[in-house]
Amino acid sequence: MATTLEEIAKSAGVSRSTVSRVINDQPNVDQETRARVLLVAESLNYQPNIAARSLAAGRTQILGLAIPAGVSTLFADPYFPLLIQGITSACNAQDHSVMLWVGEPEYERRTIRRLLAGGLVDGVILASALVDDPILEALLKRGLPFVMIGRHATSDRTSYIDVDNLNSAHEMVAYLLRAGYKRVATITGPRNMVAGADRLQGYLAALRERKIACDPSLIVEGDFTEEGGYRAMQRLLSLPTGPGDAVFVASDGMALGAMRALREVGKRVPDDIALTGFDDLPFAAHMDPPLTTVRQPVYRLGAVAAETLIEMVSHPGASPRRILLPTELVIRSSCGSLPHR
Amino acid sequence: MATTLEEIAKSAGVSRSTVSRVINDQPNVDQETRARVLLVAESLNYQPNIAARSLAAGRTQILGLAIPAGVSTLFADPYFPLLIQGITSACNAQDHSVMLWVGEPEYERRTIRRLLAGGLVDGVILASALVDDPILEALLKRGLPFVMIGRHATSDRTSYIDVDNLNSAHEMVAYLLRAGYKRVATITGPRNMVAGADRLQGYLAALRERKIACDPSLIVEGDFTEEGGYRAMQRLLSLPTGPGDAVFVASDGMALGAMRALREVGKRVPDDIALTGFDDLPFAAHMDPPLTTVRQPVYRLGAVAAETLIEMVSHPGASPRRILLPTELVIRSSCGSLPHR
DNA sequence: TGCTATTATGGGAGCGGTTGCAGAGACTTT
DNA sequence: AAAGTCTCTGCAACCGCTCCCATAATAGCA
Repeated sequence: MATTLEEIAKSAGVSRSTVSRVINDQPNVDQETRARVLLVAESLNYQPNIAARSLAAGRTQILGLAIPAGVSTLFADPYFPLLIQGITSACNAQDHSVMLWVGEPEYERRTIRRLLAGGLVDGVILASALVDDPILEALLKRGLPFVMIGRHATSDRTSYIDVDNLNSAHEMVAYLLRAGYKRVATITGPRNMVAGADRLQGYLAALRERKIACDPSLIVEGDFTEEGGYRAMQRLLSLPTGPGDAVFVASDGMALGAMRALREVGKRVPDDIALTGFDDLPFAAHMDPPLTTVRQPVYRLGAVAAETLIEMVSHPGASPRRILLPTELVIRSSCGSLPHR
Repeated sequence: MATTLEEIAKSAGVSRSTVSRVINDQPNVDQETRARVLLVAESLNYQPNIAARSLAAGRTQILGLAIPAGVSTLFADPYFPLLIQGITSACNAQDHSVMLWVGEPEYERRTIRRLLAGGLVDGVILASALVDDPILEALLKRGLPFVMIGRHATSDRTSYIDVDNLNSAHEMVAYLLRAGYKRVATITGPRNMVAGADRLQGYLAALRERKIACDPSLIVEGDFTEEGGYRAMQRLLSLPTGPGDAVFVASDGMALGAMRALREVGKRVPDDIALTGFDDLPFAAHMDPPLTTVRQPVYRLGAVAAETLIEMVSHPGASPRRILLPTELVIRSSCGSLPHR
């Protein structure tokens, strides 16, 4: 079943080298010869042996997708499935394959070594790596091309693809202000996470733009969990000056918790207070009321990451790529369906 | 960086063959020699080149994971993420890697070819393949070992891992009957899906066990969607004899729809009618009231599939494996927290 | 003690590709 | 017409590993 170059060569009456040139679309092959070889290859259902090619050429057409340990809990939302679809789709389109590696603490070191040293992959896509992830260091040292999903603030040698958290948050808050809300609070993500910090910056930028003084008590730090959102909203509610008339919550998960806190004290959304989220998880549309939020192009994030990485592999030594993808405001009724004022 | 066998051989003062034996844990190597080689290998941070090994030995230690097109919508629940985790975890433990292939219509044929002919993978895990999936045929013809996730009714040459749908349904319904419910209806999955048919069989078996005559009007076919569950429950409600006092719904998604239908007509769960689901999706615990359901060992499903496949690869020619994993009844308040009668 | 197992090791031929190099024609150039 | 280019092709040397086979050393046995 497994046809080899040699067989095709014999069958087409040429040398192995020539067949190889044809298969790899290299120049200096006679048109007629090329056609003949292609015909034979097709009829014999030829498929290059990846191991052999990899050994000889040093590249495998395989990208590694590393999802480090600990984020597995995030699997509860369809982020990773969508990301994976985007990645595999882009890889398929360019004749590449995807090697999956879901990190586990105990095997981490071992797997990293296998991944890097084995020469199995041409490059690595790092999905939500932690800032101090040891794999990052290893990748850099090894000189293996890689892109991160999620902006990485500390290293200037890394390439990344991310959504434009700052501008997205900016737009969302600007929308609230345009709609007439006066005192807009925010429940942030962890400050030490880039996404959390960027979204806060966007919030601040929107206030600045309208020359609104920032009231620090209206900024409460959350942790991207439902429970964290719940507690943060309680803190806002306990403010002597009140929670304001709108809250920009930096994730849908936290918005869920915030909504619960509001319901408990009998506040209605959006009549008493408006609420907006970030992520557009599936449940956002089914909340009561449906949540205004920011939709991330997760599928595209994956696709662009793969395309970028393939690009990087074929042009080694180029400077790091940094790509920010735009998001989409999804206006639902949690912030009032009409301008407020 | 990339150490080779040869280098280790030189460094340890032995031949390449001997080093290879040591690395692969083969017999006929002197204890002392073995120790010395291992030491050198360790200190040189040796990692075998997978491509070379694969080329020479004909196996790659890579398993393919195929998730055919169309099921991507199912990505909305954490089934696949969990499955993937189980698979990768088992593979890691046995020094295997996972090649991911998420099917897309247009690339399907091409990818199948690459997958099968490239010699890239030792075997394939087929996640929820359709009964007539062309890849199934291709795998059989090629003689490549594979296991399916989900029982396959038609072919006797295929290996599969599945949850024991029949017995799980049986247990669930038996539980309802023991709790004192008299007229237990069921909303089934599509009859032409194995899981749907098996769960119905389990329902029937439980009735038979208690010598309860089966009332065909209490069996309504759904389609595993929320909307399908909603409509099925409406049909039950419109029955002249009433919907019975409990409903075994064959999936949590449909149970969600059924609950909606009940709420619309003002029926209370479990006081007016009890409801049970199947799958234990995350939202089941947060429904109002929390849903009694059947928890599937999805992670284990993946792990066992990988382990079985690795087993099969190393013992070619053995007969197909069929494994059914037990489930767990998760009793919540949707069927009454105490026996009913 | 001689002769056959057994164990430990090295040699070398692949596995199926890629690629540098050389050579054969055909085609320009002066 | 001789020399220089260019295009097309084949040869052969790898890539790093596995595994069969030969050989040497040691052990087992009559």
